[in-house]
Amino acid sequence: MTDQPKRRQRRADGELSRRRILDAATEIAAERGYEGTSIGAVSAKCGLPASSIYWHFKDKDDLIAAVIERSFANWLTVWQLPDDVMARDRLMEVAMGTAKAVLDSPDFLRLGLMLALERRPVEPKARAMFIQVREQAFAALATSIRDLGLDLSEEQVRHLSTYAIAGADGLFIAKEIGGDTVDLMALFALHGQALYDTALRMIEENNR
Amino acid sequence: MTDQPKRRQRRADGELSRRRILDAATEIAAERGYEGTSIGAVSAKCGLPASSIYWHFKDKDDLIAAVIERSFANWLTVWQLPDDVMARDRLMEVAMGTAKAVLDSPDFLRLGLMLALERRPVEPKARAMFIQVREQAFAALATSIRDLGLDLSEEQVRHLSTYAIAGADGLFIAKEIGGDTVDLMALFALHGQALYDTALRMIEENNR
Amino acid sequence: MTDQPKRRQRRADGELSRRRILDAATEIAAERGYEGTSIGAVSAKCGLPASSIYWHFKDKDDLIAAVIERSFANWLTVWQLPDDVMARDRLMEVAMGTAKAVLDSPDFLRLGLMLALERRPVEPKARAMFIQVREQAFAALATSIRDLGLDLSEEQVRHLSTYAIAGADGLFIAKEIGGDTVDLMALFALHGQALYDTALRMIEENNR
Amino acid sequence: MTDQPKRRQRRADGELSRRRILDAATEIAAERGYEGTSIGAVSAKCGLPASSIYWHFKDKDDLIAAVIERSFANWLTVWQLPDDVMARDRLMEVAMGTAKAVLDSPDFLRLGLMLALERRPVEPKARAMFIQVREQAFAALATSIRDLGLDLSEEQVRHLSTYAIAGADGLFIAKEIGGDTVDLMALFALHGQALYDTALRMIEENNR
DNA sequence: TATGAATGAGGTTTCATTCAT
DNA sequence: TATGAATGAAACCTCATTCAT
Repeated sequence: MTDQPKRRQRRADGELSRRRILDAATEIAAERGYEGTSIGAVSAKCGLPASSIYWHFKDKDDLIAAVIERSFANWLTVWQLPDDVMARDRLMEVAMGTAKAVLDSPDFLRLGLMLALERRPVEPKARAMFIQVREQAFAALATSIRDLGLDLSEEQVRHLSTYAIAGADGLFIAKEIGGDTVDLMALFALHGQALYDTALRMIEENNR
Repeated sequence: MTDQPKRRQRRADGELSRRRILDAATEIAAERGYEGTSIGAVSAKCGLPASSIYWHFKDKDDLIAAVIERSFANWLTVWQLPDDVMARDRLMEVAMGTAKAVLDSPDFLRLGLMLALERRPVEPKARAMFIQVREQAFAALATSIRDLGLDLSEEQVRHLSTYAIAGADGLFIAKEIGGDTVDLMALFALHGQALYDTALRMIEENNR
Repeated sequence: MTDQPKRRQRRADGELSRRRILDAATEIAAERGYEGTSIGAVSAKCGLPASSIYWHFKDKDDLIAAVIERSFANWLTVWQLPDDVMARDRLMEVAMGTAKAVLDSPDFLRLGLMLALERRPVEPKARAMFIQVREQAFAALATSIRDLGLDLSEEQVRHLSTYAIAGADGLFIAKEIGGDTVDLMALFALHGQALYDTALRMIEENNR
Repeated sequence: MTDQPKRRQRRADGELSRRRILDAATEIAAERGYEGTSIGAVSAKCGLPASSIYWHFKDKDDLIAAVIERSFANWLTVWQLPDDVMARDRLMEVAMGTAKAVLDSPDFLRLGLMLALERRPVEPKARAMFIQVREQAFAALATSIRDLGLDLSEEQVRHLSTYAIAGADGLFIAKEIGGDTVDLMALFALHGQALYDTALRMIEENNR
């Protein structure tokens, strides 16, 4: 709301409290999902009374949407798409960059995917928020693929992007389940190759 | 649906009640996840009082673990690995068979993945159950890949299996989020190709 | 009900089941009191289903009354009043016999006193049962005191008996709380002496 | 009843609510014991919703421990040990003072003894609290006895104190069971005498 | 002589949220 | 810029008991 103007530090710092709440909520939500995150637990973890949480956030849904939002922003600073290498290397770089981002700050993806999988009659704002930021990522990726200059149709770009993201999601999950037995870097490298092979195959098809 | 010799029946039929409870719980859990599945809601949906649910299941965890177990068994009847075609066709058949299974009875995967993503300090029995049946599926897939006769190392088999499953998970999620805008069959076909390309690449590497 | 006729042993022995239930109920009730003793817990401890408990006992109240009854009977076999020693020794023997009984099978007293202390609007049958058997013990003790031939008035006999029992109850509680730090035998000896002194004082007063 | 300076007041008065809850809980717990005291019943009696009780007390155990604590504090204001009379009179005064305290506010003792008699695998906080305050009373009594100047060994002081308290507990129970048929004052007088006789006997023994 | 299955009432506790200050 | 106190609804689960077999 107040895009951090310089005044701050006057009396019990509101900005700080907000951050403390978000930190606590992020941690708990990544552990237990949407329903599992109770205001009481957040209050206990951040040390502020429950009513103070309601001073900073309209309701639980609003809080968790904010968690997703901030979480994604953090994630983006890690996930950097390359912008000037050649086709094959580029897809590989995208893959490895994603691997790094997934390893570095997985909270965003974990919570987001949990939300995405639910099918509640009334969709929480938090889920909508995840879907929305995910679309941003999708668009960025599609652009990056289009820029490879490989002469793919729009549908092919869409397929490739979807498959790229699906692989990333799936490998993230594999890592979540398998823990240290899963070599995420190797698997993402494999995924990068597979994307390149797939792109080539698409072009071949186009030329046939 | 319910014939099953005639033994039992007459007087309150426990087997039937158990099934009714599981049906209701499956539906709700797939919609709202572990925490979102309240005994009250299950009771309302299946028509039996909450206390009766506790006659059949020790507690909520036990109930949801049973949901996973039965759900997986059903899913397995749809997911059939082929057993006598050639390498390339075979990987494609695995992929398409999985696509079909994912489209046909997605409850198992949806609930299972939600559980897998959570990181509760004490793991619910239901999550452990999912991890366990998933390992069964992994083993079956690895065997199937080994049987391709492609001369892959054990590590390569493991990588390929993991990647195969990751792709399936990811595409499932893509379908969950994208709905009708996602052509699951086409994407799984693409996944099948990618697996085949990857396998070839692995062999090439071995021979180099 | 069936004062153990010789037939028995026909099919799943009812007498045995009844005993198993009473054993379990005694143990639990001595641990947790009347309310704390749930049919479910008794069922779990004795291995018989809850409905079987209701075949043997009308309801929970009936079960616990039976526990008290049997418990008291057992206790009586340990608590033996002497019947042919001289005054001073006799009171001492009563005291020491009571000490032994209290140490040997304290379940009866523990559960009974718990019940006695409660003041429920509707008195459980079990409490009435305890009060009743306690009166039997009181009467026996009064008779024993009367037989000392000390020329005490009826009121004095009643006072002395009440005080004797009160001391026993109190020392039992002291032992319950203090455990091994309490030398019950020494304290009961002291109690025996005190009773004798008190009796002497009463006679003195009568003669003044 | 509630003046207590005027700080606080205005807006919902937490102190008052807490008191109302404790009053209700004390009454019910003294009637029905630990398990018999349901939060629902307390809520009904004090007029606050059950959830409000949980604002003031962590859980039921915490509530009942608080009941014991406050109950004992009240009891202490009635139970006053004398401090400047001669040996014989003094023991008598202690006894009669205790009789009065027992008659005046028996809730503390009733609930406490019920708790003391239970043997739950995990001891409720409330029971620990009773044991603890009881030790305070024991210490005060022992000091008082030591101050008689009777030259008793420490072990004798301990025995005498234990016996004094045991008698009080036992007579309290006799009164609970016997009601108006029991003349508590007379019996406590008798107990005072018995204590004095016992003390004399101990000294005699020391000198022999 | 039992017992599998069921059940309504009620148990303790947590929930998200509000509101006066 | 907070927060102590409250609250109705709902969470999970256990209760004593019944009944058909």
